Amino acid sequence: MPARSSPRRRAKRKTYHHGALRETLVTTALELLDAGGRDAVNVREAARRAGVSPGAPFRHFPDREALLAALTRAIGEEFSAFSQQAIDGAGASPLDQFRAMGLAYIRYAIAHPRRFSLLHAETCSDPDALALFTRESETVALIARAQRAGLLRPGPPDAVHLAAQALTYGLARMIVDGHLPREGAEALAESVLDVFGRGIAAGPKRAPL
Amino acid sequence: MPARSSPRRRAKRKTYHHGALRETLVTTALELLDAGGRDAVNVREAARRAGVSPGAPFRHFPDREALLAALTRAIGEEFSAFSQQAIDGAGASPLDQFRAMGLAYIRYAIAHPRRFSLLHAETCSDPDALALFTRESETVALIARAQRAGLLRPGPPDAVHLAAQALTYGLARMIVDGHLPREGAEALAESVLDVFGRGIAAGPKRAPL
DNA sequence: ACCTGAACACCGTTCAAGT
DNA sequence: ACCTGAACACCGTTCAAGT
Repeated sequence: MPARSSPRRRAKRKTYHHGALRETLVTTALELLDAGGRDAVNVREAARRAGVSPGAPFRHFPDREALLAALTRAIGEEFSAFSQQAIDGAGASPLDQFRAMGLAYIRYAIAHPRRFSLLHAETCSDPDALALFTRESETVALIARAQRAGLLRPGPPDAVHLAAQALTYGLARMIVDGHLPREGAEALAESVLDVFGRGIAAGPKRAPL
Repeated sequence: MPARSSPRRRAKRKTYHHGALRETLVTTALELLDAGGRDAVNVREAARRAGVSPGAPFRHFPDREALLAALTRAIGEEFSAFSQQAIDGAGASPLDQFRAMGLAYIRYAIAHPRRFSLLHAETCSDPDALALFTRESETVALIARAQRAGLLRPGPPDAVHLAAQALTYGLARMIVDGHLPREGAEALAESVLDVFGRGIAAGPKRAPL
């Protein structure tokens, strides 16, 4: 980004062309989302912050829904990169990778609750964003590998996947929705993931809960 | 409700007093919610359907948020009665009751996805509605009884409760948010609950997943 | 090709005035 | 005590006109 003279925002432009309005609107929408949730993502305000007239955004998005969809997609990509990083840093054991993915899910929800919310609320209308988010094929592959390695009990990988994802999703949602005390939520989540892990893990003896 | 002459809605009233406006507004808000989700719950439209002027609702609710909170509370009570019924009909075994509660959760989410959504999104701002919804004390008691009866492995009941609730909540949410195919969702949910149940159940041998 | 700015319909909310 | 109806500020969206 090139350096500019002091007042970054609302500086009167000399041209009628913004240059990267679409991008800027998505960035601004993200600010509004983080500050006030989905309801606060407001086309007029986004235009104002971009230093542009109220009608301008509609040249790039047919309506507010479309702006929200673009925002959702950006967030989906961000999350995807974040969780990929967690998996890469988790070592070779599929069980560890599995756990790392669940934790990444929950950490993201704690760090960016409104993004997490939007991602899921809006996801029906943007299947691509959903695919980025659930990472279904990766997870099922992880489970199958863990089973072959004798780390998990045998059984249909997609059922295990669904159970694991529901558990993780539920935990994350509970944190986002305020059902869980905010502090210590991550530690709590870890222990719940472990309860589940011990439940599906193979092994000669059952540890107590 | 007393019988009335034919045109139920928008009939011109002869008095300036509605009589039960508050109640009517909540009922109407529920219709709007079911038809179009949270965004469609609209004070002016509710007033219109109640046959009342745009300002009238504000004599009963300080603002739109308050109307939504009242709606949330009504839904919380409805759900509470629904799940109580499921538990009562489940027989004496705590494990069966436990399972019945989870299923009730999911059935409600399938039958009334927008109510379910609102209940959880709005729940932070109305702790009483939340208490009606999570039924925490009942569930923890159920788990403790199941452990005493030798049906569940020993362990802290509140951790098991949290895991179970997260799983159930996650499943319900996935259905509501459209992550799961709508048809067959209930059967799918049942099998996931069973996977979890076998994971935490006590028993001499482990069944395969 | 991209943006302006006035316009329209609609919403949340307020408030003096009615009954 | 409860409701009316006009008013205000604000939003999504459109569109002829500007550059």
